[in-house]
Amino acid sequence: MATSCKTGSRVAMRPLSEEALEMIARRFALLGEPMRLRLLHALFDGEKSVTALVEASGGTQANVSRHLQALAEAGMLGRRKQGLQVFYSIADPTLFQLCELVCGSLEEKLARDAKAFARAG
Amino acid sequence: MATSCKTGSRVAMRPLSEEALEMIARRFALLGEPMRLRLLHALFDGEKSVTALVEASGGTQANVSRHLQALAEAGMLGRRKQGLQVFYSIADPTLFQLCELVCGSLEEKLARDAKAFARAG
DNA sequence: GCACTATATTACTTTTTGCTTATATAGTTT
DNA sequence: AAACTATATAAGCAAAAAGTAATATAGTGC
Repeated sequence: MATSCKTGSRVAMRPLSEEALEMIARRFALLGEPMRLRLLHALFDGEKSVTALVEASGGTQANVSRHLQALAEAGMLGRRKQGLQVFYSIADPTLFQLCELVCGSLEEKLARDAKAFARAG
Repeated sequence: MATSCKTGSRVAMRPLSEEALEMIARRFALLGEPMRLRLLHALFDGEKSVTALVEASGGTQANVSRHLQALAEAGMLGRRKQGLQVFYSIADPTLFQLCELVCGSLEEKLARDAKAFARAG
């Protein structure tokens, strides 16, 4: 486990090359689409076949397949072929932490907004 | 601090409404653009005026302003107006952790890829 | 080899989104 | 109030990305 949870930021200081920046952005962008997030969420409780993911997400086969491919290419998902079926699974454990983090900060923001609304109204 | 770094996922289990999903996606999407990431990175060492950020990022004034607004609206940045100038600053401390996480897992992936390349070559 | 199933790929359309140019607002100074 | 500065906003264009429909590939069983 190389990635720590400490806030002592290496990233904050580093000058970050343009290339690095684009790679990081690409990673975040992959998580920035509801459909892909839905697929990841469906995979959070274990590996699933494409068909299963199509059902779980409500998307079309072609679309789901493409999204899965993108996520796998980025190293976020693992791919296991068994007979006719292909099973995808979470390959990057930091995905859990990432989702936790944004969910947490989102909830905080919503709570703040609600409080502000109460004060204002 | 409500957000923990533990992997014991609340998110993984939760059924996540469509609304929640879109909010989370929006959050990730905001981080998924090189320019916005550049702005955030420039803010990692403290608050800066719009003009300073324009210089630091190399973008146009209008564009930078719009991005800053988007980030502030999402609660990621704080806004302080002082005379003619407006100072933006990181308002959401989880941003540091988020960047650490993706940088870390990105580095790991790159290392893996490099190793695989070495084996293959 | 043929029919069948699961997944991938291609070509195309539609939406989004980022960027630019020009203009507006707000605050300062004289 | 007029001139000036810093930031915000608006309109339009261009590029990227998501979705769809149709087709291709690959593995299975007869």
